[in-house]
Amino acid sequence: MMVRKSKGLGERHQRILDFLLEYQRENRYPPSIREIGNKTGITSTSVVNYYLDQLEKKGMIERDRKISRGVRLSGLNGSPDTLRIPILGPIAAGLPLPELDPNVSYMNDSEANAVDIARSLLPSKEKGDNLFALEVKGSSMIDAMINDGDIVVMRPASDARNGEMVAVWLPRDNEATLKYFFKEKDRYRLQPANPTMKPIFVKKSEPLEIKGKVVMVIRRMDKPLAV
Amino acid sequence: MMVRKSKGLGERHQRILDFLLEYQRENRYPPSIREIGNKTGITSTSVVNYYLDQLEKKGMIERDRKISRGVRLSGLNGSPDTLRIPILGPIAAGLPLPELDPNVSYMNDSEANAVDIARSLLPSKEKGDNLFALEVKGSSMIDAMINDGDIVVMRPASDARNGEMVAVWLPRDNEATLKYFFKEKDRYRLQPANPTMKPIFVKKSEPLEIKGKVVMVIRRMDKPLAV
DNA sequence: ATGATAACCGAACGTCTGTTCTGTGTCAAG
DNA sequence: CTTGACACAGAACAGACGTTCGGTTATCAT
Repeated sequence: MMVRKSKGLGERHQRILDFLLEYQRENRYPPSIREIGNKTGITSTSVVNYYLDQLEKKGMIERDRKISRGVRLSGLNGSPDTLRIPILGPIAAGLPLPELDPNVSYMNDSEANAVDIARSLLPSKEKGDNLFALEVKGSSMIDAMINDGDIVVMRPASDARNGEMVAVWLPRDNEATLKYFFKEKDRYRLQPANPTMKPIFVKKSEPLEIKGKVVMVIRRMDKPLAV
Repeated sequence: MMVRKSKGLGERHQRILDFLLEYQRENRYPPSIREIGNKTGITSTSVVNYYLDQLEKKGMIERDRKISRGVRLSGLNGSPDTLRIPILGPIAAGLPLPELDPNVSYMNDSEANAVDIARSLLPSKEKGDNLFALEVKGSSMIDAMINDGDIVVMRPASDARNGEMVAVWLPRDNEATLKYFFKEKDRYRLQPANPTMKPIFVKKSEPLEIKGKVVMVIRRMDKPLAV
């Protein structure tokens, strides 16, 4: 069913691992020892236990003793942790950025529009709480190499360090934009991601509202380009 | 712990749902009825059962009767299906594209470099099997609005329909590139995603190898820009 | 008052489930 | 041949677990 180089794992070890994955996928809870035995052709529960102990020693699975169905594939073999990140609204040059209420957790709000992101997909240092997403409307962000329809995952922030990409609202131009942020002597430099394009400068005396730091950009190639 | 608009759900319904999610995340298997009771302040197993029945009727959870820990959050509330997509190698203008062997399933190959993608994140029509990913090296793909470090998820293909973004190998220029593909009368037009840039034309008599269709592009804003 | 209904509790029952123990056959080392 | 490690089977046990049932309380329309 599936090619795998056996690393000191016997036929029955493999069968058990495969079954664990398959069963968990189908039922969303782990199988009992007897169920493992039935499906892998092992007639005795003690032998299943015997193999599970070995797999645990090899670090392939984790077990919670005394707990029914307390078996799980360990680490990378298990299904990875996912995050539901709400899409709070559109982002476009002319539109003000959606307000976010930091007191409310939007997680589990299945009514809202949202994207699921595997935690492993986030930048390594990102904890993952409080993230939100915006959907880019129009092509005003092409200088950030971000296109119409892209989804921008962000972390709320009102300040930024040099070199971070931020979503800013420029009251001066009445415009929202995504730029790399640099603090210079008496001005801010907002640098487009596209190196062929010129930065915007904002005096420190002028207003500039940082709304969040960009964590990820996701582009789905849904429909073909119509040109 | 978490603000939510109760939709005909009482305090205890909520507590149970929250606990289900939390417990499943921590243990990767569902709690028993008694565990639910303990953590939600319900002293009788029958009352937990009572609430679980209601939640099932409302479609919030699914139950497998008679099976220990046979409770799971249903649909969107559960942890979404994820796909492990192998990163087969780099993609850069000068480099040939990595060869892919369609006979081997790379899934579950935890040794290989890979990204986890929630199935819901894929374009809707995408089945999700056979996908692979490439990591963009260098800035030669900026005309496709794809930057150094971006991850391109692709489906193997040797042909494409008009308007689809493809990875092509141009033997003429000894170059790999990502472009929107258009078949015209006697030539192929390879259109950059950036509308300000000009297309490449390839005569139909000239060789052109389509390696795959681009399904997604993922950009992690890992480290700040150093300029 | 009355009855219906929903929310809740405690106990008991039977089965599911992990564990443990005894025993068997195999195979290679001594 | 003996020994010991290993893979395996079956049975039995204790506790975990889902289910069911009798009973209590509070609310509310009749």
